[in-house]
Amino acid sequence: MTKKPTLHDVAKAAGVSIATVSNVLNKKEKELSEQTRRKVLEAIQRLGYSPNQHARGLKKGKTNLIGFIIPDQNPFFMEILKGIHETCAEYDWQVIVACSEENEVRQNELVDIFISQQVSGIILVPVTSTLAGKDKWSNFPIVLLDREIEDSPFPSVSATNIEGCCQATERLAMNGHQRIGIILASPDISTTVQRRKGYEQALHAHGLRIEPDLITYGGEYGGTQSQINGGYRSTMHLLNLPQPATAIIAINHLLMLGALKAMKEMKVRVPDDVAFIGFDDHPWSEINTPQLTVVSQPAYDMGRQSIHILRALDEDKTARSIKLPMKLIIRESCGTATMM
Amino acid sequence: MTKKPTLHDVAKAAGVSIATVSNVLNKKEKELSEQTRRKVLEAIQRLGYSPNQHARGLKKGKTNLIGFIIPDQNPFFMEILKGIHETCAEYDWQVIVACSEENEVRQNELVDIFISQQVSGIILVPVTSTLAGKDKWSNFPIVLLDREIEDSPFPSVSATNIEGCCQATERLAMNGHQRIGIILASPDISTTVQRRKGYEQALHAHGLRIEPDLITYGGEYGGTQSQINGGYRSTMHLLNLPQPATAIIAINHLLMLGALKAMKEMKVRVPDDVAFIGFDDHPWSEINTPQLTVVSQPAYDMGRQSIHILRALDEDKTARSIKLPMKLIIRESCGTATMM
DNA sequence: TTGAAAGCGATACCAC
DNA sequence: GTGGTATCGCTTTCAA
Repeated sequence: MTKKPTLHDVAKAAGVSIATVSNVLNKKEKELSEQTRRKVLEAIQRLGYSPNQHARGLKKGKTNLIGFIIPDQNPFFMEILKGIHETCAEYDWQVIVACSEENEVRQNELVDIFISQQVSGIILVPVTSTLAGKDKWSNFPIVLLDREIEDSPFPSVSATNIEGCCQATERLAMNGHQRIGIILASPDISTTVQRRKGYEQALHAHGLRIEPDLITYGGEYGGTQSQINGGYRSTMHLLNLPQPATAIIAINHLLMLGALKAMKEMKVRVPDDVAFIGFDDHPWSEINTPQLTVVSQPAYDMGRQSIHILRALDEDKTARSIKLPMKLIIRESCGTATMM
Repeated sequence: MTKKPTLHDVAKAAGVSIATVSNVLNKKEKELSEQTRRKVLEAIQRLGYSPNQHARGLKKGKTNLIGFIIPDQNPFFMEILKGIHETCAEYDWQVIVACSEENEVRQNELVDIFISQQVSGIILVPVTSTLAGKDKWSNFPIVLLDREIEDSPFPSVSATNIEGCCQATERLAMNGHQRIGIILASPDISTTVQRRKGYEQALHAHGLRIEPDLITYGGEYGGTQSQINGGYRSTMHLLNLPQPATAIIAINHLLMLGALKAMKEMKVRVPDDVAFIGFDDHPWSEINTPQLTVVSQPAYDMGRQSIHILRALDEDKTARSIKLPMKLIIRESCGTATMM
């Protein structure tokens, strides 16, 4: 591998100046003669030239890189990543992925690192409901994904959490359950707060009391494994109550994993002994026995939309937050409506 | 957000030259007086300075970025990504992830893009057994992950595919099965070839004939969804044979998903009607009924090792390929050994 | 030990 | 239309 050709090499090969080559590369169509254009393009082709992104980045203060900060290895985020990837491919953008493991300090570090690398934008799934650096970063193109923060200067892409969780809870209530337990994630993130709200709304609508014992937190700011464990422990708690829960909702995929593990170990039959609704659809949902009723999030679209917002921000347009609909996918695990 | 401080600003603030600041930033400890060092560090702190990676990259022809090219959204690769991330964090490297969706043209494009972005190295899961660009790229730090290629100038990190699959097949044979079907991925990748070899070795060792009908290919170069579908179709084929398979091995996680779906639809009982062994362990393996026997790959370690190799390459050391052990995790789905 | 100055490769302004 | 050229922020000899 000899040295990579530069603008100079191309210019020499084509018998023009570097400025002209640069123009061919960047200018919109009609500003140069078809002849030089062709000459330059041919030279580029022949030398196998491709622009040095660092030089370009240095000059323009921007790159074709965007940063994506996820809190854990939840497949939900992987699905989002897919949407991000495919949308970026349309614009020749690349994605740097980093994982905060639900650690706020690490998260803030990552944002700083990304900014110092001059990525053109950041997609952030914040680990708390506040963002210490929000003022420092407020002029940088950041879009919040999945979770929102207080007094945010940043647009967000999220799902209809309240409605989604409300629907799930109602379904269980309609099936005759009076003791519906819920396994929430970290108390301090917006999705937890909103899903809890949906849950309480539904209970209220069905004349059921809100029992603190039935509301558990399985997310403990600890990342992937800790959430699975949290889902497990919460389920154990709910099933060992003096009056155990007869239905359980786990509000994310990782918590659901832990919950299913616990129920399996306890040998409770789903939905006969305990009805269950999870979150985030996945091929496993249909394979599992019983098939899992889940609240499905529009992950792929959330990924796409965040890139669109980033592009708008990039072009100095203002961008508004958007909320995408969740969908309750009814399968076997929630049981069937009892006739009353 | 006012303009980011530069070396100049720091130098002025500390009352030294920019070269000195640069030295503080890069030189190993003892080459400058403790006093200037402290002064400079203090100024950096105070201004919140962080170096511009583009300028640095332009100058050094290198970055703290590495590229990771995966073929699909198999959770196996996500686990590897985790190993990569955590190892990179130790060296302040960042990871650009891209997905080829098993498309060779796209893959080669991605390598070129990464090289033109001057990443310091690439971790590639190749989609075929050859690499068209291997000569063009041979001086670039590339490590092949999971899959190997022919006449490779690149070191690789892979698993003991032959042994792993052989063990799985033997287990099934020991359990009395004579018609063991296998669902392979793309015929053209090394893991498929090697796992098939392990399968045939085991059959041979147990005096069983190799039946073309029982050897199916569920991977069709089509990416994530197409592999799930492939696993499904292959299973349908194996179960609808005049003499159906009594045991099935699916050699990756996605194929396994499809296989389980098919078996569920066909209402075959596992392991009573059909014994089953999958690949790549995952929390779901234990949750599933029956619990899944799988060949588990050292994904996390594979991720770590590939970074170590990249670092060795980066320092011009030569690096050797390594092979990490697979492990058969026996659970319920393969049935128990029959006493004969 | 510290500093001046020469680029790294591309962009964009401004002459021609 | 095309071509000089200053410039982006940093690293790295080489002198002082």
